[in-house]
Amino acid sequence: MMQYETDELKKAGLKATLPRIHVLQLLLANEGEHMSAEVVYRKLHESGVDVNLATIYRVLTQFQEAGLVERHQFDATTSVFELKPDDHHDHMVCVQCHQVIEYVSPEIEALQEKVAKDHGCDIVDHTHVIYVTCSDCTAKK
Amino acid sequence: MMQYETDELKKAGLKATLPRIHVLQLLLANEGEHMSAEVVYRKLHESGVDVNLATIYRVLTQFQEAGLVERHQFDATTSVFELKPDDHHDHMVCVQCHQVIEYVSPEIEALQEKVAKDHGCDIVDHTHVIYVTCSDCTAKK
DNA sequence: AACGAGAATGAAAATTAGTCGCATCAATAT
DNA sequence: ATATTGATGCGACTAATTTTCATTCTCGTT
Repeated sequence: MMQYETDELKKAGLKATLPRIHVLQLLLANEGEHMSAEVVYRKLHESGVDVNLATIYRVLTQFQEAGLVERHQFDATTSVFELKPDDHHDHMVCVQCHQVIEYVSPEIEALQEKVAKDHGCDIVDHTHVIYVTCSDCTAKK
Repeated sequence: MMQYETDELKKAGLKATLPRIHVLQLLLANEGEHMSAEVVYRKLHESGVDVNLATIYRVLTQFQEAGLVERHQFDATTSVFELKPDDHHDHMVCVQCHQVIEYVSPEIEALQEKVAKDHGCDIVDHTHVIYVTCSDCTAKK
């Protein structure tokens, strides 16, 4: 019952160790969420799995390097991780409730490409975060 | 000869203290650059001005709150600051030489607005950083 | 021009997020 | 089954930034 995780890890070129399996399981169980290392640590402990925090940091970084997860920085202090989605998307973050809304905009992507090309640059990566007041929070006011 | 800085500070609602004048002077002298608190600290010391690093952090934060400067985070570890430009722009950062290239794209801004509106969100702020290999670095290869 | 209240600074300690060294341990190839 | 190699746990450590608190300024008022 951890065969899927084991296979995924091996496919990604990583040894199927218990900590890695647990972290991957947690990420799968919370697909679509954006979790910090601390949160992963807490959630695992809540479900009785004792993995060292340093290991969580290492594992998440390895997952990122292996292309299993993406790392984002919505605020200055903390990185959050999400399982790598099939389709690329960017994020809106509500400054009030911290809800994360994913959006896709091929038009923006294309314009980005154009901007880079116009400057003779090759895009390696990008971060595009729109900080908003979401509809829920606007309603509450 | 620090009248301009003094006036700017007062206009921004800040007392014209020596540390603030010095930091503002440095930013003005290096307009267009993106400097970390450490770099501001080093540059001031190089020119014989001894301001405490904690003060630099405080001053830069106040400047940001007062709308005098913008704070950016191009990498996970450090914030950089630039004098608030009259025209909004976003940034490309070369992953090799760390050069920062500013760009303006009203089209992207407009699409952003549309994305937010489509989700019922009001934009508060945004960060859009394109990580690239710049033309210089491509040439060097 | 001196005064005093309140704000700003310097110095050092604290905090926060993340990393590292190293002894031990476990996953896989043989 | 075992050796090899890489992974984990633990605690110490780092880097960036913030805070605390005693001292020193700035600026409106006398």
